Amino acid sequence: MVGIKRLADHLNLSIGTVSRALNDRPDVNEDTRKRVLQAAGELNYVANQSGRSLRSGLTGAIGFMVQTGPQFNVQGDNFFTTVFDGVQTVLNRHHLDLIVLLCSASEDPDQYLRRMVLRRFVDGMIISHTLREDPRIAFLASRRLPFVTLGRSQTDAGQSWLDIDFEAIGRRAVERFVQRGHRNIAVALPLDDINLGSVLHAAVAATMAQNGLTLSAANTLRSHPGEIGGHEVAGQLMALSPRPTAIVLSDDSLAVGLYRGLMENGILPGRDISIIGRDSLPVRFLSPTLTRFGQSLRNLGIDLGEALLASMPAYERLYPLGKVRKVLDMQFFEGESDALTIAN
Amino acid sequence: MVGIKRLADHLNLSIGTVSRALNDRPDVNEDTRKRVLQAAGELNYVANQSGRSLRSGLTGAIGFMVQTGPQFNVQGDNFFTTVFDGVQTVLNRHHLDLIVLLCSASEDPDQYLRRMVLRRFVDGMIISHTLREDPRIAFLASRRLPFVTLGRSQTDAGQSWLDIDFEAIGRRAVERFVQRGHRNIAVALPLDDINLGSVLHAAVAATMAQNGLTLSAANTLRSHPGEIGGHEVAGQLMALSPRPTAIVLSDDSLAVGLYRGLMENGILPGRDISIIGRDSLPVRFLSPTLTRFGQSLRNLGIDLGEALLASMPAYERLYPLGKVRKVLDMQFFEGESDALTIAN
DNA sequence: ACATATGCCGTAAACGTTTACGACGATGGA
DNA sequence: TCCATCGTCGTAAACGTTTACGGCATATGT
Repeated sequence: MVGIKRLADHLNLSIGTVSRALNDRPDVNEDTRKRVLQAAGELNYVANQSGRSLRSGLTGAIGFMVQTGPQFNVQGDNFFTTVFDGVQTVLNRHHLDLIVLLCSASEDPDQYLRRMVLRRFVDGMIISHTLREDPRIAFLASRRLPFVTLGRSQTDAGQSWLDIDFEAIGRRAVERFVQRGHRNIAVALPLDDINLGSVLHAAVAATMAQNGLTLSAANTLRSHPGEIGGHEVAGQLMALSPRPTAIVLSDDSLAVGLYRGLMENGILPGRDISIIGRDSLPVRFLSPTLTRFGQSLRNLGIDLGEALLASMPAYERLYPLGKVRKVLDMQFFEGESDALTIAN
Repeated sequence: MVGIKRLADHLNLSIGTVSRALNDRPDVNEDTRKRVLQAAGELNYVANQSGRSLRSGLTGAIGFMVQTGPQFNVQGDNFFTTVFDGVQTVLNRHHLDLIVLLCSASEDPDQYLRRMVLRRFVDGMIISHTLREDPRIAFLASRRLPFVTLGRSQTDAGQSWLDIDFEAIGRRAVERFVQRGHRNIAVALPLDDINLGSVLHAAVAATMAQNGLTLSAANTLRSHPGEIGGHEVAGQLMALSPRPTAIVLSDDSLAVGLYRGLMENGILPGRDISIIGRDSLPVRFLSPTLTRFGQSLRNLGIDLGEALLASMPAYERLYPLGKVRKVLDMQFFEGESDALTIAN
């Protein structure tokens, strides 16, 4: 194993000089720096992270916490992998690496985060699946670990957040439904207390109210995520009487199961019911095509990365963004699933 | 920040004793051990990982390398998240944590792996997307880092591997097709040199040969993964004349796009063409339902975790499995997509 | 010529653990 | 009583870095 000592011996230099050369410190001759870098390359020297972390207190890694397990394979991989990719392009500019921290469904997310943070695995964190009241936020703030949340929260510790514009989704979807004559509108929400659920719910209810309609409790559907959840939603819709003529989905991953469930009952999306979803990429080719709102997930990742760097002392000069609190611009993709028009 | 020193002062003990107490070493009084554990709990002491790693050479983390980026959001998240969950349940038994290492599409996987390993982030690795000739295998072996691959490879360094039984999938799918009268059979494979592609290809070709058929180059389709890839496959199928009457897919994520592409051309799966896929969970509710092979992804994760532990010196006694080389049992799920029967 | 500044480098301490080793008192056997 | 053993604990070195500090030339200013 080649450490800095071996490298220094090989160069007839002290380890101090070698370290300075490798870390782009000022007081080292430009020629020796070149020599050092070349030798490091030849000998395949890579600084031991433990030694470096111990001394500097930094690990060079940023954690992105997500939850695994059956009830969480939410948005499909594609959602997260694309976001990750965006985060990484930002972090790589500064020799930081993104590592994904998986909290299994059987473990308490708060405990898990605690462990990871106290262990000093990462210099900063991005957390997702943000709850309306989320203890993780207070904890991270108390530890003064730089962090950003994907999804806002009512727990406010002055953190930066990025969020999908569920307010706009709810409002615009309902406006579109109303314009086409719908009066019996439903919304499909997640089961747990994730913040996006309440935002979407509030937006749908408010926009309906502005149009003289009320969102009933019966039309506020809750389900697991994913295909199975979509199938549940179909069942709930069929049980309603009168059946809603339009529904907005908190997530596209519901669509496949919803389609199937409806079709099993002879209900064709776009003909017998209008559906508007939210893009998470995997259902672009459904038939009939899904009308949906979407956003650039890669840009979301980039924004997350930059917001995080902005909150890290070492980088805040480079990213003078201050506190980032931003909802992403939504794009609208018109498909066939909301073609149904209600005559008055 | 409370370190072992503060903890020791608080207990009027030396740091040596405290460390031994925390690590279940023999020579420490049982009463003092209790005192130490309790105080550690009260003061929220968690050992600094850098210090511990520096001394012991171990990090307590296992890496699972996956590739991100548009061309890799392969099997849908659900594939990996479920596997991860299985791995984690095994690792957690021994206070090991799984961290996911994301190689972005813009970075060379070999370089990335190199960096992560030399940095000493992890005590062991699981790598996926195994190529037919994979330099990562030789590298990991040369560094003597315990590792397991998901997917076998022709590069053999004596490593353990787990794999999905693509041989069985190819064979059984073709046998089923042949039994139903199909003679013009196609296969959809990934673009790159991933090992599963060649295994599936070989199995399909061999089984066809056994039945007096030949798999032509034209019927060996290659596409990107995911929905978009499925749409590509549909286009390729439509361009063939005579059009194949049956196709086996290397991955289910192709199905949605394939369905759409075929339907756009008036071809209905199950009526005009037979399709057999491979389960990666996200398309259970497609319509018509997809006939497919599947396996327990969670068990796959558990097997991976145990195989890895078996190759780590510290755990090989507990998991005396030796070299694991195992293909998983496949289950068959009959759907509607392969209902087409060809009269002779 | 002298003092001061500058460029470059080596020295050594420090980061928080783990662990080999030795010290100490108590216990037991002779 | 003396020696050996055992149980328990403290001491200190080591892991591989980074960095404050000081040292030594050489360059610069008077």
